[in-house]
Amino acid sequence: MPVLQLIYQHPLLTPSQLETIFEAHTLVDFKKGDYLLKKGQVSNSYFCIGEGMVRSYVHDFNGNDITTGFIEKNEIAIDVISLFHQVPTVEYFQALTDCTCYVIDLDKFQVLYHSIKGFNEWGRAWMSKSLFQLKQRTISMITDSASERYKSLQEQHPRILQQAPLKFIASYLGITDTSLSRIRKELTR
Amino acid sequence: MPVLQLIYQHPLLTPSQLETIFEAHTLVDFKKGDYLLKKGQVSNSYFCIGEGMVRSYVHDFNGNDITTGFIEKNEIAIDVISLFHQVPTVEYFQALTDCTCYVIDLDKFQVLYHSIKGFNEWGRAWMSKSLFQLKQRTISMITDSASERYKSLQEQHPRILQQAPLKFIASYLGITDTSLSRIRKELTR
DNA sequence: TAATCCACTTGCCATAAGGCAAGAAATGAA
DNA sequence: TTCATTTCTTGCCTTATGGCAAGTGGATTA
Repeated sequence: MPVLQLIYQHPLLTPSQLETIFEAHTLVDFKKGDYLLKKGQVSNSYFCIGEGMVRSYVHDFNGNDITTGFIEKNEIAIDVISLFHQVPTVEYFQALTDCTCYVIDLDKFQVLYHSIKGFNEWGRAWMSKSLFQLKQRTISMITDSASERYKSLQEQHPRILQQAPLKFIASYLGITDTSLSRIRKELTR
Repeated sequence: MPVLQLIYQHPLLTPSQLETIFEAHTLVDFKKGDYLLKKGQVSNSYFCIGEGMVRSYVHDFNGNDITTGFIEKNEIAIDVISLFHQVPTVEYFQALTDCTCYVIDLDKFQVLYHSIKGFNEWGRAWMSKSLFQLKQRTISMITDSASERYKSLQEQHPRILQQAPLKFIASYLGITDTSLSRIRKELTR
């Protein structure tokens, strides 16, 4: 499982512990459009994306989609609140392309989390990194223009621009698809 | 320490464990304007705010302050990345008022974190809650107008409006102080 | 092949928010 | 008290982005 090798990198994890962690995963396929998790459900699984891309989104009060994130290959797709607090989620997690996922059920995850110190540390590192990235995004929403945010996305996550339709990218950047279309036109001159 | 009673609420924590945790804190006072942590430093302490308010901020490329958060009484003030990964922070944490803080050094924190399962769980719950709140803020930046964001802050964190000058609140909301002044005028009619 | 559907573009105009600068009000210091 | 500094407000104009609606082009399906 080369994908899992990439995901679980932490100095405290020994090869035999990694083996135990790898074996806890089961393989699940999703077709484009399938939902890994839907609003109202209580999350019971932890997903690593092995192949493909997932989009997370919420509905705002007008019924519009707001894309909250794109989860790429070799990344983790979970709603931490729903999974760890066992409450209904407000987000949708939908396969943007056909996906292959490595999945661990919550019960099994908790056992690993409490029995393998390095896995616990890895989890804390993952969550703090997520927090940091989200903070960067929030700051970018304040300091950067829509055009600059688009360019950053283009540099840092080119695959998203290739795989996601414009309207999803636009709502992720906090603008309308109309505006993004104009920004793109402007940039290609 | 009534403040700590409020902060450390988790079903797995026994009274004697709580006692151990409480005793790990030392009391540190900060005067208005003092820094708990400055850009470039590696964080070595974990802070609970007992009295007062702290503001965290970054400088953007133009040298402008961007307020990233307000930390109130009974809340935790840390830079998770700098503290847990031992890297220099990019944020400033400054006392907005005179503050009384309960502090734990990183070494001692790590010992507690790994020896008390409930404390570990509490930490995960705290971090996932932070992640959720930050996501809510990001969504609000996309879906709500500046005026709506101001009203939400007013309802949910009235103390911030009382204690922080307008320019800090404005940059937290993602607008200029000029605009916030006009919004406030509009709302008081 | 025609009929849809979806993704994207474009034009026209509306609106929210910014930039700058002047001034008023409040706060703090000497 | 007086002076200085910071905080907040306001006017005038600019700019970024939105809203709506029409139109294009590609893909899918009947």
